[in-house]
Amino acid sequence: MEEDVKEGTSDKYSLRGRVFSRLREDILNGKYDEGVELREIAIGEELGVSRTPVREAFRQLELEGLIKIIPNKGAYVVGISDKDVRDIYILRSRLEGLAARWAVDNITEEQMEEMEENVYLAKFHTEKGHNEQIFELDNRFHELLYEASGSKILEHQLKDYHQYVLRIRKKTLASAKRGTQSNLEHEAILEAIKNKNHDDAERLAHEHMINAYKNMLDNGLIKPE
Amino acid sequence: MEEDVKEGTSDKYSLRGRVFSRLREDILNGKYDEGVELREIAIGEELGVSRTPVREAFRQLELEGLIKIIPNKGAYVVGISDKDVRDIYILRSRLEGLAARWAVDNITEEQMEEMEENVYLAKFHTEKGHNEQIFELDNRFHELLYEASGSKILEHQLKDYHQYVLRIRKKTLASAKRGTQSNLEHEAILEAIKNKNHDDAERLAHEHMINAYKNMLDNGLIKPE
DNA sequence: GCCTGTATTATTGTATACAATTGCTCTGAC
DNA sequence: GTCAGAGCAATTGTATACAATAATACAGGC
Repeated sequence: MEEDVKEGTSDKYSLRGRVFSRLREDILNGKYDEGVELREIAIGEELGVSRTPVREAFRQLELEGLIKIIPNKGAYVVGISDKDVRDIYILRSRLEGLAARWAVDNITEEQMEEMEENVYLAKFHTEKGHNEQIFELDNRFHELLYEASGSKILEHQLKDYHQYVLRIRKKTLASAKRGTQSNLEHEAILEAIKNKNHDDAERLAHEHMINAYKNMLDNGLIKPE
Repeated sequence: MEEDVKEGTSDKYSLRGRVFSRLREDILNGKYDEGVELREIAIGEELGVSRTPVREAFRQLELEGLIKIIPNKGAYVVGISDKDVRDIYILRSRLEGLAARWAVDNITEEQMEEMEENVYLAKFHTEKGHNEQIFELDNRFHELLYEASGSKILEHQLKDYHQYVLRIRKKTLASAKRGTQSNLEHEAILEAIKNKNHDDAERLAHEHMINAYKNMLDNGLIKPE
């Protein structure tokens, strides 16, 4: 998997950036269970760095909500509950709809071209069952949508949520059926944006999230409310 | 004004927490203009601490989007543009609507009582023209709404935005007319929640944000698109 | 005059040393 | 046996020392 998905907030060439990316990935991938205490020295030794960059990475992870730091005590991994996932998908359904609506007016030529290429390529990899590529293309499609919205605030927010549910999304797309369906939905969103149809774009992006959420429910990846 | 509005992410009794809160407040209050370079040593000397807590605070501020750190170069203040404010109000209009809808089912007895007291008290202070109290009560009303939504994710998000536009909100409420109107809108939202009317609650909270936004436009606090 | 390369300086990045706090264990009184 | 308190060990909080990087100024060649 790629290492540094959220560029701009962590330079991957500094020790701190590497610690941050690594811990983030490890937490999202479930290496550390909920409630586990992360010790600065232990993490530092594992990654071959001193406490300083580890501490700085901790502060960032806390603000992302991935760990909770209790002063003078320690840093503890915060899990993502099924309720959190549900909430995020509801929020995403509304905000991605807004992003698609705004993208109609703000998408650039380059973004449109990359989005078309993305959908085209995804069709190929879905047929071949290349899960890793499907995952990456899905990631990129959504990031493109966020960037195309023309709103730094909305983009930042949606990228956050997108990363947050990374673990569960990976499982979801592994199902071939959802992969195909998801790609068709991407294509429909792209068409609506191309046709300058604000309402369709918003509605389709909204439904796309709801469908992704329902798929998780159907496959038992999360429990219903 | 209160100092540490965002509890849970910064303990105000550590040096780092104090640096974080202080810089956050200074940036939001406009002490540092957009693009200003913040030097670790200078900030440290100003607050009487070493570089270590300053650096940690910087990392957090970057993640909040208040400063931008360029590796090996420096930390630069990121301003809040009129467009950012506009975007946030659009997002808030949608998310506060959602919060109000969810609050119908999740608000506790205590929260409901505090909300009623809040609206009642605000009426008094509005008549008297007590701007500081009006501001605090408005703050609290919205935080209560977020907490009552029963979603940590949504609550966290809305509190962030709420803080982010702190500076401009203070100016807005200072106008007596808006203060009165705002309080009437709070009362209407409260009634809808009490009557278990999901649609009304969402619609009214949505409109409340749109009205606040329009008021800022009318008073020339931000430029239109 | 202008370009280029080098030396200098200022600033950030990292490691380490020291201080403060917490939690635990052991002891002893009852 | 249980509880309270002292002392110890482990961990975090902060300061400082050192390393690496980037910007600047300046000298020399053309």
